[in-house]
Amino acid sequence: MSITASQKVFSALADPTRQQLIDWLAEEETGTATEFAARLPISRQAVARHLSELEAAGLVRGARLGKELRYSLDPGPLVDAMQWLAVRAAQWDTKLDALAKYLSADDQPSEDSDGG
Amino acid sequence: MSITASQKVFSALADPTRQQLIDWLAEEETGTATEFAARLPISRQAVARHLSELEAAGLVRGARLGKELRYSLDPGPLVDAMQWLAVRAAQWDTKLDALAKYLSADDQPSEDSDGG
DNA sequence: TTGATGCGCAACAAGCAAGTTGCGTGTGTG
DNA sequence: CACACACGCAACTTGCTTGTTGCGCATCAA
Repeated sequence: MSITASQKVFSALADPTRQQLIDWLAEEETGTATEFAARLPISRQAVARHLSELEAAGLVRGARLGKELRYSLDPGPLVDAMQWLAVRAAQWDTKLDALAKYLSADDQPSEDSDGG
Repeated sequence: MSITASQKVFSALADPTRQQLIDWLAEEETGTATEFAARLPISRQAVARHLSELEAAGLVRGARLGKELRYSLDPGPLVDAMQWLAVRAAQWDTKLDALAKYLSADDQPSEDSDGG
């Protein structure tokens, strides 16, 4: 089928652990598999695999610093995914105007806004 | 873990068949499982299950018309997902400005922009 | 060199997701 | 009623995903 490359991004974003990693990387700039594993209920290897998958989706990049492999976020694919969503939602253009304003605003809320 | 409700949306968007369904629904307003199955290489039941999952994620809604169950797109969760992405990407604010302009523009391209 | 730390690879088990087929039910038509 | 069409439920198979553990290699410090 292979409709878009954004499928890989959505797939990477579909996992709660990977969402948490993205969150942490968005807040703290960098991190390693060992560091994140210390705050998660899963093993270092599991975290490392998640980070590899995020890297395969282009969402993060790993850089060697000595014996460490520090990951940092790459916002590019996030924006690509937003555009994918924007194209589909544009045909209804319901709250799109609100989001456009949100993105144009200078002070954005630091927490996401879905009510649960 | 349960970080956000957007996880359900991303999970729904992670499947190529469901992406295709979203595409068709974005272009053609409504459709049924039987109609979509005719253009897909999978069975009607498989399509029906995909539509159910999209409905569970809030992305589509089904309405009974006689013996048909016609689905239509609900852009709300799409916008929610975009905001989830926006919050994370905002800390880099790389191409965010470009996207904000894109969303503010009156004539949007009718096709998505990932190179494939 | 020795020891400690961090990463990588591989094998394995368990759960979920996507697809299939079969059959039953409801709805519209003649 | 008889027939056709669309949907719904259930059982089953298959493959990927997530997690585990064990072991080996690379790097930094003493």
